Amino acid sequence: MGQGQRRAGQAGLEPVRVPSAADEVADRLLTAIALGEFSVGERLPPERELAEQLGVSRPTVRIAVGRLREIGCLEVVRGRSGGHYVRTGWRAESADAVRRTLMPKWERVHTLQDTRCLIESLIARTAAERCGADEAADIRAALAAYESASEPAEVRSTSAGLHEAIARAAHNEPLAVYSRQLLQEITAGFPIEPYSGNLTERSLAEHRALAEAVLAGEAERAARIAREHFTITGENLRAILERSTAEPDSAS
Amino acid sequence: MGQGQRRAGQAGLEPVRVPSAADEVADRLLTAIALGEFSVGERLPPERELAEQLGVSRPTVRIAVGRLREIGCLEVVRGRSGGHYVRTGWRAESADAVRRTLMPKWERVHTLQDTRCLIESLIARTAAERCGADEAADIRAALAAYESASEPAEVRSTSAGLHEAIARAAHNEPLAVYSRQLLQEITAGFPIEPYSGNLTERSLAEHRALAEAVLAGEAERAARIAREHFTITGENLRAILERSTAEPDSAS
DNA sequence: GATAAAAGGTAAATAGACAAGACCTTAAAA
DNA sequence: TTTTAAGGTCTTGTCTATTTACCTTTTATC
Repeated sequence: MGQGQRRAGQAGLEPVRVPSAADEVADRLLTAIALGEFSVGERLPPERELAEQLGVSRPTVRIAVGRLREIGCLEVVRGRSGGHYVRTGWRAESADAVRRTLMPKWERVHTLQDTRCLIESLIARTAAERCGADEAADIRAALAAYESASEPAEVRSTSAGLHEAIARAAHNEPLAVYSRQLLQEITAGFPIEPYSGNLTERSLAEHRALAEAVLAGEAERAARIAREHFTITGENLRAILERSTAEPDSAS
Repeated sequence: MGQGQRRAGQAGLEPVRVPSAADEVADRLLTAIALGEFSVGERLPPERELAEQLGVSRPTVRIAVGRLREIGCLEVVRGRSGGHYVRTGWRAESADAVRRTLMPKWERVHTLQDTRCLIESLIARTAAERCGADEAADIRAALAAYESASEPAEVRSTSAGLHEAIARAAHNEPLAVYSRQLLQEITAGFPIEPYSGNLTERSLAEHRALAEAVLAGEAERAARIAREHFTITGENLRAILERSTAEPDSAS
């Protein structure tokens, strides 16, 4: 290939894609679940509340939750004190859905993992350079919460909390938003545990090292640690997905 | 502030915003103009062609170009060999539109400038680390094109081309996409020349230094140069916008 | 046990956005 | 003068989302 290379028509004008309201709502919910704002077994707000909070109508919310239910990450209970619950173990039952959902995106997931490494590294570096007293307190608190977490769901939630605290310390909201988007698109909101087995303690050490580097203002070190950490996280996630798509029935 | 701080309702669920097809088309066109794919004085493809290329209907295209015309960045000519032309000097005449369009986004433009510095720095660093032979050839060609450019529009276009070549060398498409989005949202597609007056030669030197650092594989240096370069570009853009919004009538 | 309340489930009517297509107007090229 | 290529306007149909109402299920609670 030589130079320039403007493909896609005469002037980079590819077809537009307009997301529907239901798409947007489904993405939001998946992101919230991925970030641990709704833990496993927890109940989502009632449809009517969700509709009001999200500024959409209830049928739209229903389309979105219906989609999540098809994927298998929500369970519905009727009657008083019913609602939509985040399912606990769902991988085995919905391997088909996973394959249908993720297979077309396989290449993209790879690329996005790389992007996430780069972005999180940048966030860590910038946070180390800009972290103030308030943010430092936030990071320490988030680290303490993470280290005292025991259940898998809690680990996931507090881990996300720590990364968000670091992102806040970078003092740049769009970067934090982009980071969240990447997490959501990579995991597609599936409540897969990136930290399983013997990786747990390694993750713990890395989280602490990352937080300390940021707090100490050591930008280079923070960037390097973040890069390694998210590389490993990404490879682990890929392995899990590979397993779940390769052997749908023999899995756990 | 203490810790955690999840605002916006009980669980980070803010109202969704669904962009319309016309919004999307207007953004695309603004981006294309901002990137110099349509130079000043050039004619856009006919509405019917745009509609086909973008996969939308003609009325939708008309809403989009109508908006750009209101802003003042397009001029319409009727009859045979008519069409929509990118306007050359428009700032003075449309200061009102600029103010209406940009004032609400003032804070956000600030933030996005910062984001752009960080992202472009990351792109330069990564490009320096990953640049292969093909990409190096692309960068050299783009640099040569930039250095031989004379007209302002050509400078702008080739500058964008150089930055895109560097982004390609980073081997991460989402980052390049994000970079383009930032450029588009910051400038809102206005054909403002970021490189005006005595900044031109400085920009030229910086572009060359950046390209050389990337080609030499010096990641740190490339990152530093990119950061400074985009900081200056951003400040210059801000100054121009401030002028154009502060003194709508006395401006040139 | 009866009842009220709180949740999901369903459905019809309305509004708005978009697409498709026909047709008119303008002005330059032939 | 005629043709032609462009923008300008209008109508109609379709799809999506909102609104609103009502039904069904279950569980607290009296």
